[in-house]
Amino acid sequence: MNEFNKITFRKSLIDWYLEEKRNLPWRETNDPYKIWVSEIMLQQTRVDTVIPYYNRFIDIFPTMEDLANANEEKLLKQWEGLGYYSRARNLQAGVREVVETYNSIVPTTRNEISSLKGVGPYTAGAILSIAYGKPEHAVDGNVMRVLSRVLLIKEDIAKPKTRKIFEVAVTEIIDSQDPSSFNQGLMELGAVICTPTSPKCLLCPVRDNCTAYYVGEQNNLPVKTKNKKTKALHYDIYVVQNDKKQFLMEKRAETGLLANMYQFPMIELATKEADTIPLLDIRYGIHFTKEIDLGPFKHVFSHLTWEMNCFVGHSTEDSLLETCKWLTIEEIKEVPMPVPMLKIWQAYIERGN
DNA sequence: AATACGGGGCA
DNA sequence: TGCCCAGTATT
Repeated sequence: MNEFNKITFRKSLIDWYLEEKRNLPWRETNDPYKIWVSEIMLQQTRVDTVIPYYNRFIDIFPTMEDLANANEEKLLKQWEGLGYYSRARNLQAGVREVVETYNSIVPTTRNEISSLKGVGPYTAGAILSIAYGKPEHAVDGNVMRVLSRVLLIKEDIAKPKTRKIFEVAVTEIIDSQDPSSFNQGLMELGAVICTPTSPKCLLCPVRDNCTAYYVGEQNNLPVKTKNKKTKALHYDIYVVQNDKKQFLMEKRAETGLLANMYQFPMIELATKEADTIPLLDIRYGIHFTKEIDLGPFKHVFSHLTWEMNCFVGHSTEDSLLETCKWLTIEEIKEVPMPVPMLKIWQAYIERGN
């Protein structure tokens, strides 16, 4: 009978981690601020995607004071393309709180650090264990996958309350001597060995402690219910130029999807056949003359899809909307835009005037 | 408990 | 296509 042994599990996991861990930029520091930045960026985002963003971010905002004093547009520009932009705003709010009320020292208790904007149960445990060496659980998707197999936990990991089961489990088995390597070892194992599909069990350092492997259930775990389909929204998008070689751009609302990011004027299609050019007049105060059809664009978000038709043309009138600006090509490079708008802008630039 | 919130990579 | 990713805030 195979029986889980936390003593040998810890040793196998940590020895493997210390030997095989990838060299990642945030593993070269103990600065709680830099660990914090990395953990926020890594939320729902792959390591390879984060690396260049992290390096650039630390280069531009090397200290909490630098980030606290940054203006939001510059901050969002650094986050451009990374997604979940409220992470950036919440990070700055949290950092400002630490600068102002914690004397620029990242708190060392779960209660205090969890009160910071954008710091949930996972991030709190990650910072406490990695930066401060505290034996705190840090349960993310990797940890739930790995432990669901190792401990044969069949609870649905899509359900919120299931995370608590894994937090209790980690609290029970965590290595109090090196909680940083233990937590990061679990995540590293999930990332490179104990993968969602085709786990590499023959290379796994904790195979002897894996109950799922012992009973041949590793490919059936974790149990996770599926989420529902995304719905599609249709838009007409307009790249509008005036006679001063400026382009009309609009700042999105300060809450909701892509908050405070910049976009070209866009009008949702209620019915597919409708011509939205007259609406440009009403909603944006411009008289648009269509010249080029840039074609269809499609962009898939996690919960919805944008299907867009994009047109280029001129307007002779100035927009009066508070949320709109006429920007030159050089100025457009400075404002934060979501990827669908970047794709449209790139297509326009590559097409040439 | 469910939903909103980006974007990219991979089978 | 659909799933997954070092999740959190809001309702």
